[in-house]
Amino acid sequence: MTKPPLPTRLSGPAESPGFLLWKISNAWQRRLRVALQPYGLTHSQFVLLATATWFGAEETLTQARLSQLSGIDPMTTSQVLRALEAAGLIERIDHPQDPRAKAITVTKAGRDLARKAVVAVEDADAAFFKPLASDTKRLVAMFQSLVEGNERVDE
Amino acid sequence: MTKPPLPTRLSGPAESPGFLLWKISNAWQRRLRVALQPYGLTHSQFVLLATATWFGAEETLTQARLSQLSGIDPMTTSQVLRALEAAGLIERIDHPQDPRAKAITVTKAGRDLARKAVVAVEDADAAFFKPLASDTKRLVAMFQSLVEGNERVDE
DNA sequence: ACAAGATAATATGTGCGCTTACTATAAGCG
DNA sequence: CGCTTATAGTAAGCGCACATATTATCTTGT
Repeated sequence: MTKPPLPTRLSGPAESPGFLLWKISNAWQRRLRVALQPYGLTHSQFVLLATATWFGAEETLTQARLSQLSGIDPMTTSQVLRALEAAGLIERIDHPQDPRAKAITVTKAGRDLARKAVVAVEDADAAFFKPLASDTKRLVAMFQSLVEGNERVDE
Repeated sequence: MTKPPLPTRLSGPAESPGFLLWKISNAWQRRLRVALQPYGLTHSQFVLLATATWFGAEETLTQARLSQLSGIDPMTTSQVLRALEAAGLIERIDHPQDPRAKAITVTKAGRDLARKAVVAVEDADAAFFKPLASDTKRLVAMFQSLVEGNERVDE
């Protein structure tokens, strides 16, 4: 190593937390995709359906609110919710107070599917993080401080 | 809470490691995008350019090998490398031994750009993981065990 | 009451991860 | 030698994250 080809601080990508984060996130997405496949849901569809099911019990949801709750981009939220509507899992009716907005309600089929899918997702999640065993709590704490330390300006 | 709308084990998504992983990965991608913008590179372009620069000093690289080294999907690798070629950062010449393959070499412009970009990426990385301070080492160790515990069958 | 700014939803377009399918060629084996 | 299998690269297409821009409507300040 007389003259390294790149002025990097690390001896390779395997030690870069960002590179590892990217790989792990991809692996997790792959696993989730497989876990959700039997239910005909994509990850985003599941997140929005589950969020709508969970919070729909408490408040009248709009797409903007769902986007905020789920962390999914408003454009993607719009698109995915239309897919969920086409699948008969939710309904998008004109909002009674605000004609700009759509009121989102989960159908019975949507609720039933969400109940089944959430079990599969939590199983997949548990399997994915199993290598960490009891350290998972520590990881969650680290993740939470990363989320806080890297908030977007808005929201 | 007489009857929760979903049979979930957690009190909300904020405690799910998978959900947090997804959010953090998105936030990291956003930051990398901004960091690389001045260099006209996307994340995948940077990874492939840096990998090619790094390992190109040691061996004759093919697209398949680069895909393997970088962890980027072969299809995406093909596509991104053509973009890098169009930008004059790499060259894709027919492989001397194997006519199916392309031999990838980094141009001087590519090497120079990689050297500058890698600094920006490492700065962005450091800033992103700064909230963890010295715990970053611990996180890297956790990430490594997750990568090992969730390998794909192939590779 | 009215103008100015914020907000809800959507159109359009880019890039990427991934899948499936295809061509061409290499490598192994009887 | 010829057959099978594996491999390198590509085409086409889906879904999502994101950026930018548009339309319609709400909200706020004066």
